[in-house]
Amino acid sequence: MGKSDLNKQKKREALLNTAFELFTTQGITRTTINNIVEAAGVAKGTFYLYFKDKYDIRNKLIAHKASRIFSVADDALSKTQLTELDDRIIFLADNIIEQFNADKSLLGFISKNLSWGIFKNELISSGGSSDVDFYNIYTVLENSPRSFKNPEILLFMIVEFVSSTCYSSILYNEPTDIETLKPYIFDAIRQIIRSQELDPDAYLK
Amino acid sequence: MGKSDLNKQKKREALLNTAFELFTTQGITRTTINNIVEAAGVAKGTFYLYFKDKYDIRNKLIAHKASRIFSVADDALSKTQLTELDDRIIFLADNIIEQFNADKSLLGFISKNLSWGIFKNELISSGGSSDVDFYNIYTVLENSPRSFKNPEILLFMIVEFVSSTCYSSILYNEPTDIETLKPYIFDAIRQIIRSQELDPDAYLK
Amino acid sequence: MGKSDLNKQKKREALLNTAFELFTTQGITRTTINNIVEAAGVAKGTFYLYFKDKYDIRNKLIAHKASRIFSVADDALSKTQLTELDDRIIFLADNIIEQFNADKSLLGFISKNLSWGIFKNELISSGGSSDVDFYNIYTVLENSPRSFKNPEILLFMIVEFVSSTCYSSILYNEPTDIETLKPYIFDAIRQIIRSQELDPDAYLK
Amino acid sequence: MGKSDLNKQKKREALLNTAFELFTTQGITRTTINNIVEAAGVAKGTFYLYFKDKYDIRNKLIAHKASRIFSVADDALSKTQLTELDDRIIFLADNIIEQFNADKSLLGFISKNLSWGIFKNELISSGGSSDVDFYNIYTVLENSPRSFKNPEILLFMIVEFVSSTCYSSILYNEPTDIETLKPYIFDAIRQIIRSQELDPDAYLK
DNA sequence: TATGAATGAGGGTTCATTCAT
DNA sequence: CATGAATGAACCCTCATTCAT
Repeated sequence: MGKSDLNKQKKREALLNTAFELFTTQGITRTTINNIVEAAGVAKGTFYLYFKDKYDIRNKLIAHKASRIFSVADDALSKTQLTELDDRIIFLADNIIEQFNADKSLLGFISKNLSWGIFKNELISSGGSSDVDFYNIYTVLENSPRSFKNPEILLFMIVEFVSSTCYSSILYNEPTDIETLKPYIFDAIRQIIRSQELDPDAYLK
Repeated sequence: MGKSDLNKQKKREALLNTAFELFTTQGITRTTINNIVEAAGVAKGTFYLYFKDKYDIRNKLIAHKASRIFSVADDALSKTQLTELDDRIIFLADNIIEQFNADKSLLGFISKNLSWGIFKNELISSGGSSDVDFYNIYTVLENSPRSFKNPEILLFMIVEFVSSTCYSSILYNEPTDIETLKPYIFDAIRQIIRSQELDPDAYLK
Repeated sequence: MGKSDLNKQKKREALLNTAFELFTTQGITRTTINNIVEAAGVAKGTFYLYFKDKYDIRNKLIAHKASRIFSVADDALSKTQLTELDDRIIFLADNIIEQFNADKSLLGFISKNLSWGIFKNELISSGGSSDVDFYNIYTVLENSPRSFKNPEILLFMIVEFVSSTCYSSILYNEPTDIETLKPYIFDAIRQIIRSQELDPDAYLK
Repeated sequence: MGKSDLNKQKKREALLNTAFELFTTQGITRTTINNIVEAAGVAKGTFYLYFKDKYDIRNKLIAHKASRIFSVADDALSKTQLTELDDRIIFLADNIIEQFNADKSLLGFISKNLSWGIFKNELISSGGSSDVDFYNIYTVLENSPRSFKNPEILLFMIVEFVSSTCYSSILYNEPTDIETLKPYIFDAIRQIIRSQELDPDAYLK
C-alpha cells in the first residue's frame, strides 16, 4: 500500500470516527456534514470523496460497529469451556449487554438499528469481508446436538428480545437497572429456547 | 362549549389528523410544517397557536395513537370469557399485532417509540385524561390469582418482546411473515410468563 | 387591491428589475440568486416565493421585454399614415432596430432568445394578457391586399433575418455599423417579401 | 514527431473529442471538467495542461467544427460544374444545411455561435492553420463577373439569414420542417443577392 | 509530463419561525 | 384568534483549480 493510499485510509477513518462521535453525542439528525468535516479537520468536499451523504456514512458505521460487538462477544466465548447451548447463548447475550452498558452512546446509536435486516445482510455479505462472522453465532445453534423447530426464528427472537429490553434498561433504567433486570432476561431466554425445542426434555437426558 | 371553542377544536384536530397522515406516508423528517398546514387548510401561524413545533405534535400523536391501540385491545378482551392469565395476555398481544398488521403505517410510526417510557408516562398522566387506561392492562397481572416475581418487569418484557419481533416481521417479512411467526411468539410468551412465576406449577393445579 | 397585495407586487417587480439589470450587465450564468436578492434588498427566501429558480425569472423577463418591444413598435406604426406593406414592415423593423440600438444590453439579453418559439408562444398565449399583441403584427401581412405563398414563413424569415443581422452589427460593429447596414437590410427585406409574393408585379399595378 | 509528442497529441484529441461528445449531448453548462477527463480517460490535472478552462476548449471546438463544415461544403462545390454565382452560393447553403440536418447536435452546439465574429476570426487567423480556408468561399463572391455594392455585407447577410432560419426549422420544426422551408430560403437568397447587385440585370445579359 | 486527492468558496434551496395586519 | 408574507440561518452538494508526488 502506497503512502498516498495510507493517507487516504487515514482520512476516511478520521471521518468515520468523527461522525460516530457526533452521531452518538448529538444524534444523527442534529449532526451536519459541516460539523463532521470541521471536527475531522478536512475540507467539505473531501467528505464527498469517501461517502455519498450522511446516511451512507451512518450505514457504514452501524454495520462496522455491530460487527465489532459480535466479534468481541464471539472471541470471548471461544475462550470459555462452555458447551451447553443455553449457557453459550446467555454468555453471548451477557457479553453484548456488558459492552453496551460500558458504552451507552454506542447502544443509543445502533440500538434499534441492529435489526434482523442488518443481521441477515451481514450474514450474506460477510463472505470474504474482514469484518466479523455473524455466521459463527448462527452455527452455535445449528451445531448443537439439540434440535429446534426453526433455528433462525429462535435466534431472531432472542436478538430482538435482548436488544429491546436492555435498551430501555441501560439507557433509562426502565423498568429497572440492567443488573437487576439481567436474571429476568436470562431466565426468559432459557424459556424461549425451551419453547422452541423439538424435544423439550432433551437437555435433561 | 362555545362556537369559537368548537372551531378551535376543529382546527387542532385537523392539524393532528393531517400531521398523522403525512408522518405515516412521508416520514417525520420529510414532513414539513408547511405540508401540514397546507393540507390541513389553515395558516402557517395557526400551527404555532396549538403546537410548539413538529416534535410536539409528533409526541402528542404517538401517545394518542398508542392509547387507542391498547384501548381497542382492552375493549375486545373485556368481551371475551377468557380467565386464564396466559390466554388473556396472548389475546391482547394477538389483537395488537393484528391492529398493526392491518395498518402498517401506524406500526412504522409508533414502532419503536412504543417503549416502556411512553407506557409509564401514560400510566402516570392518565389521571383525568380522556385517553385510555393502560392501567387496566397492568391490573390484568396484578389481579391474577397467580403470583409473579415482578409483575412490572414481566409486562415490560412481554411488551418489548412482542413489539420488537412483530415490527420486523410485519414491515419486512423478516425472518418470516407474521402469520408464521405468531405461534412462535405466543409459545415464547407462555414460557416467559412461566419463567417469572413464583410457583411454576401453579397453573397445573 | 389591498395594501399587502401592492407590497407583494412591488417586491416581485424589484426582483424582476434587479435580475434584468444583473443579467444584462453580468450575464445570466454569472448572475447568482444571491446577487439578485442582495441588490433587490430582499431576503433569499423571498425570491422563492415569486420564482421557481433563475431560469423561471429569466423566461418571464424575456417574454416581458420582447412583448414591450413589439408593443412599442406597433404603437408607433399606428401613428403613421403608412399603407404599403413593405413600408409598414420596414417601419417596424427600423423601430425595433432603433430600440435595440438605444439599449444594447437589452439586445444582448433577448437577442438570440427572440426566436420563433417565443414568438409563437406569445401569439398563442396572448389571449387576455395585458402584454402585447404580436397578433397585430401578424395581421399586417394577412390583411394586406397583396397575397403571399405563406405569410407565416415570410414573417419568420424577416424576423430571423433582421434579428440576426442587427445583433452582430449593433453589438460588435460587424461587418459594419448599424447605420451603414440598415439600407442593405431594408433592401433585402423588400426583396424577401417580393420573393414570396404570388403575383410579384402586384405592387406595380 | 517523437513518441512523446504523439502521445501528447492523442491526449489532447481525446479531450477534444470527449468534450464535443458531452457538450452536444449534455449541454455545455451541464458538462463538468470531471465528466470530460473521466470519459477521456485522463487525469484531472492533465486537462489544464492543454486547455485553460471549459470555455477555452469550447471555443477551440467551435472554430474547429465550423471550419470543417465550410471545408466540406467547399470541397463538394469544387466537384460541381456550377458557374453561376447564385447557384454556387445556394449549393453551399444547401450543403451546409444538409450537414446540420444530418447532425442536429452539431447544429445545436455551434448554432448561434456561427456568427460573423468567428467567420472573420477564421479568415484572419487562417494563415498557417491546418484548418479550412473560409477565404475560398469569400473569393466566390469576389471573383464573380457580376459586381456587388459590398460583397462582405452580402455574404454576411446570407450567412446570418441561412443559419438563423435553418436553426429554428431543423431543431424545432418551426415554423415548418426544413425540406418545406428550403425553397423559401433559396428564393429569398436569390432575391437578396439581386438586391445587392450593382447592375441588377447583369445576369440576364 | 501526468496524476488525482484535496480543497473550500460558493452555488441553489429549504423551512421553522416571526409579526404586522 | 387567525393570517401568510417575509425572513435568513443553515443545509447539502458541486466543481474548478491546485499541487505534492
